[in-house]
Amino acid sequence: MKYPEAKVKFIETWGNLGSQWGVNKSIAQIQALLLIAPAPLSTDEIMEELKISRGNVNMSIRQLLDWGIIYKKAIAGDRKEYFIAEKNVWKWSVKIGNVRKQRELNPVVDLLKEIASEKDLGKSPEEVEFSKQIKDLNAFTQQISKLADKLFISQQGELLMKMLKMFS
Amino acid sequence: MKYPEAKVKFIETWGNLGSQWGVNKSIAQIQALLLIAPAPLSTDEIMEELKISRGNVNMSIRQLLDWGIIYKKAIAGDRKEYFIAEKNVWKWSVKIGNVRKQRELNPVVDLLKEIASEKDLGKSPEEVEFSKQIKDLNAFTQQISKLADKLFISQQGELLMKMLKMFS
DNA sequence: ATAAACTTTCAATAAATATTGAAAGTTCGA
DNA sequence: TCGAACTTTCAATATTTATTGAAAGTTTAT
Repeated sequence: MKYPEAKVKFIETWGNLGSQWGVNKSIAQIQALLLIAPAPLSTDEIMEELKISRGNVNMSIRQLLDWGIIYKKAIAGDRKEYFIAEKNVWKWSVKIGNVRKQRELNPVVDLLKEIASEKDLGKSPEEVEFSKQIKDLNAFTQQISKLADKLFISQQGELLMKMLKMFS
Repeated sequence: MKYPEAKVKFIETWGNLGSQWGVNKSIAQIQALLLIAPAPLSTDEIMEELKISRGNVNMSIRQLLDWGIIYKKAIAGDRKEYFIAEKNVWKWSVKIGNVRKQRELNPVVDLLKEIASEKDLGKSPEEVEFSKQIKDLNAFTQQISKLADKLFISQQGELLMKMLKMFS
């Protein structure tokens, strides 16, 4: 597979992966494009390369900036804004992980915690089973949540490395 | 929070979580409903409870059966099909994890592997950077993939437990 | 063999989500 | 202060994804 084909396939595949995991395709593709770019890219260059509109690029870029996985990069003598990707895989993964955990997992964790601590639940079969399942889920999500936080704190994936060695 | 409210909130929240992670809301809600049900439910009961159509329930149920996270359960003297959820949190998590890893992550892992092993890449800045990033990503995804497989093989989350203890 | 009970299918429709593009807003050099 | 260069906004539109519901298919008891 030659470079132009490989590049297109990579960007496409990355976009698809995003879609399947709830990340807008344009956003995922822009990250992919910036990841493999050897130099900062402007909005116009991104529009041109991915064949998407200015509005789309602008909004997607803002999202990626919010997540902290791309940066603005000024180029001397040019009024345009340029962008570069965070290239350290571990760093941007952790950032995405953190954002998604906070926005999407935490509400579930919070609800489970609240229900699990509820004393008001009665003794009907429905309520007994409900209570039991919520408690299980609560225990489970707490564990996952704790482990995720620890993983996210460790830098460069050292914790992941340790785990892999430990359990190989 | 009383049972009826807690139940509705749980099902809603679970549906939302699904949506955000690429799982159809109806599918997620049916799993939630079956998880907390003390007895098997029929298609009609699910339709009634979640206010969704027969077609939707049928297709969603099939998906959940495919994933292996719910089961059919015959009830003596009744021609209807009834369904129960796999109630062991770890078991169904692993099953979902496996299915999604295979269907969604593996294609990416495969593409990265293929590109990373490509000898055809030239020496232009574009191709050098591309090559470098793909290699990084490839190494990273391989590690994640291996760890996931190990996690998925261990039963009842014993590996997760060990990890938590080890790094707390 | 029939018909009632039940399940599956899938074209049509609805709902959710993403994208566009042009107008409004901003910045900055002359 | 003007206007060109650039960025942002957002209503309109397009696309994707989910849902419906009625017809077709299947199973089972008699």
